[in-house]
Amino acid sequence: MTTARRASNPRPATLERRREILRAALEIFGSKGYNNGPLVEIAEQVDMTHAGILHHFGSKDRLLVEVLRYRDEADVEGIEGQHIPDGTELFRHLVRTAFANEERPGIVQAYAVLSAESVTDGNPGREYFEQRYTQLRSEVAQAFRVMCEERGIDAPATIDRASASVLAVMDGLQVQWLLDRGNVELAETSAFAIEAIVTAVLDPRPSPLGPDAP
Amino acid sequence: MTTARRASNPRPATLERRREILRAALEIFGSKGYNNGPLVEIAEQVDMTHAGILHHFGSKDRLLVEVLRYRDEADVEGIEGQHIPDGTELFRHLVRTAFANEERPGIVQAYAVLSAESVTDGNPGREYFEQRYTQLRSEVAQAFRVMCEERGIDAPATIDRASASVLAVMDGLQVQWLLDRGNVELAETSAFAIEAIVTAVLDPRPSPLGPDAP
DNA sequence: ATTTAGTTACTGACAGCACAGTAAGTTACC
DNA sequence: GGTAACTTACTGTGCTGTCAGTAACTAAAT
Repeated sequence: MTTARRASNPRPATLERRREILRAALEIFGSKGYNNGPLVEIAEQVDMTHAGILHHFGSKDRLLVEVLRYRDEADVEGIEGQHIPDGTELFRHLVRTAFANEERPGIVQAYAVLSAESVTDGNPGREYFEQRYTQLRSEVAQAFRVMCEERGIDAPATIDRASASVLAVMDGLQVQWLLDRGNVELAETSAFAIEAIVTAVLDPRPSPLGPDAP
Repeated sequence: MTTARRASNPRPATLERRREILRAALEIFGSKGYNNGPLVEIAEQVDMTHAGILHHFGSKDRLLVEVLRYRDEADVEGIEGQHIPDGTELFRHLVRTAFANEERPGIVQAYAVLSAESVTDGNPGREYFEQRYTQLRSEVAQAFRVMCEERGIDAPATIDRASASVLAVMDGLQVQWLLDRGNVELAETSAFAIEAIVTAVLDPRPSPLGPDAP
């Protein structure tokens, strides 16, 4: 089949070269979207022809998937000691991430654009994002459970909803922030919302909107 | 110049025809994205050639802008009596919208995809979404102020952040829901998060995450 | 009421580019 | 000398936009 470069021995410099390509691809896909981001532009950013890129990654689809995976790895390496923070620490970590993100709009945009694009027909990134959100939700849920335990309260049924909500605010704020950086404070707003949601889980109060309203 | 059809008299049936096109365009753009959604597909859905569509809208860019505007109008007409709900009623309205959205994934997807796509370079929908969010944020902020007044409390500084947060959760949840409908409850989760945020505004409590953490 | 003139709503054909992918050849490593 | 890392050159397709033409409608003139 077309499966070239399987086991074989890539040259030492090659790995770094591929990483360059992945970085460039993330930048282009981030700023122009996947469908609208041509291989040629990625190529010229690493001083290559687009055929060279296809040599390394086989197809544009596969390139996207690898870009996504690569970012994940890079992020994980960023976390000291590799350990997933637990309980309170995870939420603090999320807030810190929001602060850090204000310094890297490129990456923020890449995730915002690519995650939304992934829900479209036949998008090669869909599976990645599906799994990513599932994983993240469960990590957040776990943090909630730990916090409940620490406080000696039973884990409420709202945990799953809260977990999805926490991720949702962060993502949604990113879009608003990208559209209007002058008027949206990404980090502070994320912190506010996360605190609101965590509070609602740990210490629920009656709805200010009256009885449930479907 | 190319500015034909200026003042003159469009045929009576034409308006309805254009609306058909706008509906079809929303569907295609929604399911495949703007860049990835070809005119031909929109055309065949209304039994026309793509040239016919360009006759009506001039360019694909302009079609997108009109699609967005059209949805807005359609939504506004949907609200009984045209009045913008105030105070508590606005939040109840948002929750109801979330419930309603569960029955129309197409529209939800269109907004999710197009709003994120709009932050990319040169996207013709950008201005629309910029204005839309600005407007929505100010409506939500106004509702907060009304609620504060009703309760005889001073409007806190958190209102702007809360407003952005409310919209952000709703949007972010939509993406997660579109990716994994089996595991994300769009409406209930929106309700939960909105209540959490409203509560945090009206009746703030110390952060469960400890002192502010930048 | 019918012609006339003009406009609108298209179709069909095509220009023309942009893009992903392929195949064959070239260089340089190991 | 074999294979990895390319380039050049090319193919084929997909897509937006243009253009000329046509049929149907509308308005005014006769």
